[in-house]
Amino acid sequence: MQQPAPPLAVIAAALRRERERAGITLTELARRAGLAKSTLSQLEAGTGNPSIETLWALGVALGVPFSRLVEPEPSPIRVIRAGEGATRLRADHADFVATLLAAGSPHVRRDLYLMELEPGVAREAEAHIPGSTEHIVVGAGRIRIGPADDPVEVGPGDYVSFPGDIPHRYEALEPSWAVLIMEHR
Amino acid sequence: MQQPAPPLAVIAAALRRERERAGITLTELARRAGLAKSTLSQLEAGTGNPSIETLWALGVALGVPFSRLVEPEPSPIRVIRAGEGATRLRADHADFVATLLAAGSPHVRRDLYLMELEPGVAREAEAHIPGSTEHIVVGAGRIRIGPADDPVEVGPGDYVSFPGDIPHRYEALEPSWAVLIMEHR
DNA sequence: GCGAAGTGTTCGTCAAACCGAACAACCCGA
DNA sequence: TCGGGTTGTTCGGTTTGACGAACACTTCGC
Repeated sequence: MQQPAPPLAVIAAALRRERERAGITLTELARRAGLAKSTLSQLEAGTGNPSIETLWALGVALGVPFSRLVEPEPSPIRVIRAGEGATRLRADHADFVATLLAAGSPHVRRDLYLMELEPGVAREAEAHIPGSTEHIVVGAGRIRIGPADDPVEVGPGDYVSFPGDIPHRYEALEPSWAVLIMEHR
Repeated sequence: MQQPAPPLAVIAAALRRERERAGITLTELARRAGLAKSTLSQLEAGTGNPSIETLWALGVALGVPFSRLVEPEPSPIRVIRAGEGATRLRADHADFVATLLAAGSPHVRRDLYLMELEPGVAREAEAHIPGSTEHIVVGAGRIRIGPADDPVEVGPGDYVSFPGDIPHRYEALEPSWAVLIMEHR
């Protein structure tokens, strides 16, 4: 459930897509990347299973980050009005609502939440996914936030980030909302 | 200047790191991924140049997104008070200030800005890096925003996202601020 | 109309990634 | 102490990805 798409087809598509975006020919790209054009031809055809070095060379030659070549297509445009939002997380033991604004696509490990908190009991978050990072920008209110043993107090416009893989807490001191960027890795 | 690190060493490190994080043995990982443990051993040793399918299988077996295996390490904790912030972008032709909160590391293509706008002339942004996406959550005020030919008007708590590689504009209708997530690819 | 220069494709050959088994090093229980 | 069961390593053999040349095919220019 992590990487749904068969890689070969995706790479083939990405490769052709990027090359055409760059506006260069298969022959030229092969030359720049130091590959045989036959190799490249087969890759774009979906035949063949490139080595890392090969794909890397193509990424460099195309001037795009590597990951770009192993991921699907981008997205359109979207508006979510305050209070709308489909996916909502509600923590049972705290006055806490989080609205998912933009989920990370398969390999874009960055989820965007709108988080609303009411003063009351603090939200205790045990350490979750190792290596994740939380970014928070406060929209309104005041929130005491951060690692469980050493929280900071922030207000509108303030920004905090901290590792998500250690125990931490949110505690609203007054009705508040914030933007939460959950960055997995 | 796109992918600075030699891939083989990075992959070797990432592989071992992820495996240890998962708390499984080399043998077990090889079994789950359907690979020979000799192969895996060589990969973790930095010897050898895995094929995409091989690396993919490892990503699946480890339960981590593919990109995770071709990228370096993460980060610590940080607080930026409203008004602070080192790197500031000022657009000459608009009342517009953007503060960089969190820059994307080499392969984390996602920059986090705090954007402050004063009503006045609109900020016209020509299409920039192809494939980039902009996410905006309004903190306060009202902003007319989006593709140049079809903008939307948003207020506190509202979320908008749109492709950054088409011409677009920001226009504050009153003093406003917003969180801007610039997502390159 | 015909050669020249470009496109991307399909062939044999070779190097190398992958495999399976045999290997040394370690831990733990009898 | 001596096994059996781990760990991860190193060794030949086979599969296969990458190469380079020859291949059709289109688009020029003389």
